[in-house]
Amino acid sequence: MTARRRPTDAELAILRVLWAQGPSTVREVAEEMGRESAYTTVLKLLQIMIDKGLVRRDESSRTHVYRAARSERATQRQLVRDLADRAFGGSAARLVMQALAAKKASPEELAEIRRWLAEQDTSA
Amino acid sequence: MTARRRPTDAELAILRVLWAQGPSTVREVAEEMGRESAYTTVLKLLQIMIDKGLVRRDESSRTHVYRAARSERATQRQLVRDLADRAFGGSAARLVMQALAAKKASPEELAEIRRWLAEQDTSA
DNA sequence: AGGAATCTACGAACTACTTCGTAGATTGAC
DNA sequence: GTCAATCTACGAAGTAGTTCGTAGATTCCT
Repeated sequence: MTARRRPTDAELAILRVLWAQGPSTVREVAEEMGRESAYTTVLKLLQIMIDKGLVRRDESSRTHVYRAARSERATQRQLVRDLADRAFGGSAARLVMQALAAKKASPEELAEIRRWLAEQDTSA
Repeated sequence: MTARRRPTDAELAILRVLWAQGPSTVREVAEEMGRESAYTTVLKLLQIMIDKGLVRRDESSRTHVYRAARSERATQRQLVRDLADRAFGGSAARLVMQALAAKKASPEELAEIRRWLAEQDTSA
């Protein structure tokens, strides 16, 4: 029954806050998101995200505390996979090359990618 | 006025056909997409995509011929950039590493990525 | 010509997403 | 106890996306 859909834009914006700050109340999330969304908008979204299984909450005190149900990494991976399927014929490698072309990566980042590739070599 | 939004799922599915087959009629697109969407659904989507500027069409014959307004590469780049912004703090490099982790790339693809990285070195 | 096939246009319904206001309960200050 | 502040729940509205049927025009076949 838990058909996995990707988080919507608004949901992802909230998840970003939860990943960055850790478990947070509605108010903490709303404050961090600036004055772009009303308090009750954030609340409503979090309630919907509970239904979808995107977040869990601690209800032991009146002010509920929310946390992301899945890690940032796992979610990123899911989003990448989804984009690869939708726009790159399922090829992560082709996605990679577009990603490298799309935004300049810093030398440090490039170095990190090379390290990663080198590891793949040895483990293969 | 042309605020650039990313193509929706249904729109992307149609663009994939247009990129693969080149300029096509509604019927050709619909056939290629299998029996998952009715003919008029594809037609309606293409009409909407005209309004959004995602496709152009040749109306010189009764049966219109549609083609993608932007190249596959340009669209992929936009999608990657968008995902990097929404889920990777704008870092394409971090997206790259998740992409590599998300799906196994073939040795050929890995080699191609290494070549690409090597080029970056010399041009830097 | 007449009927079948095919085409475009468009309305309408349905689902999903996003936003925010209001209502009612609980807590805290005095 | 009373009032203000704060919290959750939920309804409702507005927008966007998706689907498909119907209508009317054109073309094709005999």
